[in-house]
Amino acid sequence: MTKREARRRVTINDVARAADVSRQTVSNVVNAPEKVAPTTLGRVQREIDRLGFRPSRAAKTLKQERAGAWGIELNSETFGRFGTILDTFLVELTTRSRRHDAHIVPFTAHHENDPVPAYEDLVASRIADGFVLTDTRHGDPRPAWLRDHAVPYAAFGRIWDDPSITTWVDVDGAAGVSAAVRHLAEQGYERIGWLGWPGDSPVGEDRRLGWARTTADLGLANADWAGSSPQQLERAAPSAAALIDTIGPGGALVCASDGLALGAWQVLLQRGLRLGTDFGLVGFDDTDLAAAIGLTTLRQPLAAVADHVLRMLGTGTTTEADSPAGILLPPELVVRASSTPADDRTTTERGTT
Amino acid sequence: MTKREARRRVTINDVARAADVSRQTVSNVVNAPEKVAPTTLGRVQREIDRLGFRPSRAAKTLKQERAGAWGIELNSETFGRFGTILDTFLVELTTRSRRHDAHIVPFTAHHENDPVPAYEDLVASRIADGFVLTDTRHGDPRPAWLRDHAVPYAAFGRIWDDPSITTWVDVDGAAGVSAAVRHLAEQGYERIGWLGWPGDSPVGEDRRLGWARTTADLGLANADWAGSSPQQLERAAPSAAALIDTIGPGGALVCASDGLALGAWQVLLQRGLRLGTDFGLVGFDDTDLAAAIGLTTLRQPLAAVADHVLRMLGTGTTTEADSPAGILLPPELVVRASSTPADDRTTTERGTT
DNA sequence: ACCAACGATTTGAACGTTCAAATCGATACT
DNA sequence: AGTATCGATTTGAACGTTCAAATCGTTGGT
Repeated sequence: MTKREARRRVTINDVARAADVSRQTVSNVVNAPEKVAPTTLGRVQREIDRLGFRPSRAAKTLKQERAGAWGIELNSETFGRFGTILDTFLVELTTRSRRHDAHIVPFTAHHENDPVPAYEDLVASRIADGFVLTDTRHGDPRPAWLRDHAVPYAAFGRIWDDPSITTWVDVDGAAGVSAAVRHLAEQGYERIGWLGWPGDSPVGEDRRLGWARTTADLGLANADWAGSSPQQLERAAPSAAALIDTIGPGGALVCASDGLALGAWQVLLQRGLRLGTDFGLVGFDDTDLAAAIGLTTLRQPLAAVADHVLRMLGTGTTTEADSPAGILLPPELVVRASSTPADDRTTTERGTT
Repeated sequence: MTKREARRRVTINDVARAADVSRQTVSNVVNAPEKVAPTTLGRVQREIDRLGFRPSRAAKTLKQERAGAWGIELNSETFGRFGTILDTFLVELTTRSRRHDAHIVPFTAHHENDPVPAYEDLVASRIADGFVLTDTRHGDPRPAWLRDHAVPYAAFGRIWDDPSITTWVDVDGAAGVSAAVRHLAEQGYERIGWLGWPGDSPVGEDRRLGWARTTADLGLANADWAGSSPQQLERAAPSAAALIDTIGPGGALVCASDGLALGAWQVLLQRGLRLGTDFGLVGFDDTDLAAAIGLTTLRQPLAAVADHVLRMLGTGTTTEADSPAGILLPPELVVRASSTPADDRTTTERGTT
């Protein structure tokens, strides 16, 4: 380990001097190697490696007037909480940002009820070039503000208010739930119910429609098998109990989230019904909880979402509409014991689309 | 909303010209207001507000040779997973970093088995000035590398290998479990068991010691009441079942994590034992799951941890040992129904230290 | 009346890179 | 032979800030 006290950082000029070329040539070797003659390229590259030169991001940012970073707002309501997948999304985004020669800058809102100043701050001080939006919702002030200030962004989640905005990627909840219903029907469950969230959350409604349509297609629809409950377990259990009793053994329940499925799971345990064997259960999001209790669930393709988001940001597809709408990706059905009747039960996980 | 197409960013010179002072005075107004005469201060400040001037972080970074950012490695093994609190920690860290005029830069390892190059990368390109370490473990190569390269860092988690390093903050698991045991004893539970992780995880051992010591102090110790199990529920349930059957109704179980407690909870449901009333249960980490099932648990003081970590980084207390050891903070016991016998059961949460 | 000391402000230079334009030499075209 | 073209490389300038040193005007001491 070479230790030199307070050694100066290696700059582009050091390399230029060592390789006997100009700074610009070194810059080209790093950023546009095709412009450099092969002989020179090799020599300069060798010096870069030998000296351990790495361009200063700050200098590059200053000159180019681009930070090479995307901001993402962390909301303590939805981040780091059970049943949300934003944590995993952030990891995927972070991992993939490197290939785009960019960094991810997390931040939180300055004020409880107004997210915009935090966005403004990052743009004004040129710390982020644009943003990854999550938790898009009706009445969201952010897309309008970003558009008005010509700040690039891409959203994980549909921009519900403005169909003209196409820079979003989302997961097709309806398609996922539909796949779950078909899977349950194939496994022989006869009555397939739905446990969703109350209110008119667009995400919840999207997923519920997948259930409603597919059960109708299969000739299974029954309004009595649909219920809703808040995420809190003490309230989910009673709703789930009512549904489970109505549907009865041999039936199954698809839930809008793994958290709701946990409520149903509790009821099955209390009723002495064996998971999968006596009653089918499917959740949504593939949280660790699902793996823990052997719950069949729908896994969101977060890596793919992150890829698309970064591509949209990288190509600056903000104002231009290159596709007629955003991108909708299907989730993956992860089959576990909770949707496998005893006869052909298997302990190994398998995934299908 | 003033819209000017492709408007130039407002720089320090624009303000200087508008306020009829030099750039340096504007700089002083922003960074060292006490050096500026009150009259001038007001005038310049007014122009700053009027023009909407915000210093460019890149220019500042370039000149000062400090990025004003701390890196944090996101490890998909431990981040975004059930039972870990790193997600919440990141939110706290991000929120608090603003007061320190710094940003948090998340990143992931470049190679599966060697985290160092990713750290090297951020330092070499001057994107981060130092790091927040998490998941510190035996044989961790990072502290040594950082020390050798004089890179500042502070850890959330003890540096187990090297007692001479004091730039860490950790949560006192033993003290937390001890508080839980005392609480259970006060509530009248007579036999108090322990469900931990297998192997010699230092974190798990720390927590187990809290149980062992405190039960001994209270004259309750019994080796038969301690068991261990991996986090996976299908394996946790049998271990928990054996313990619960040994301890019997009227007893209680403290678990090394909320995940393990979930395994015990499942067993209680299957046995028809009422949570809290017939059998006490305490988890660790206060995940959303704990709130969902009414589980008493130990909440880590993540905001305080984040504060200390940032302070250590900010004051550059890396090499210097200003305190004889790192900082150990006690977790907070969050009492819920699972440790409250029926007679005085209350539905509202309360927290005690 | 001189000069030291001080507070407030300004000036010069530098941080490390990339853009745009200029230069240089060799090759190809008329 | 003259010149346009092209590829490879170099040069000048700029991005926006802060550090260190210089300047200016006042005040106070002798």
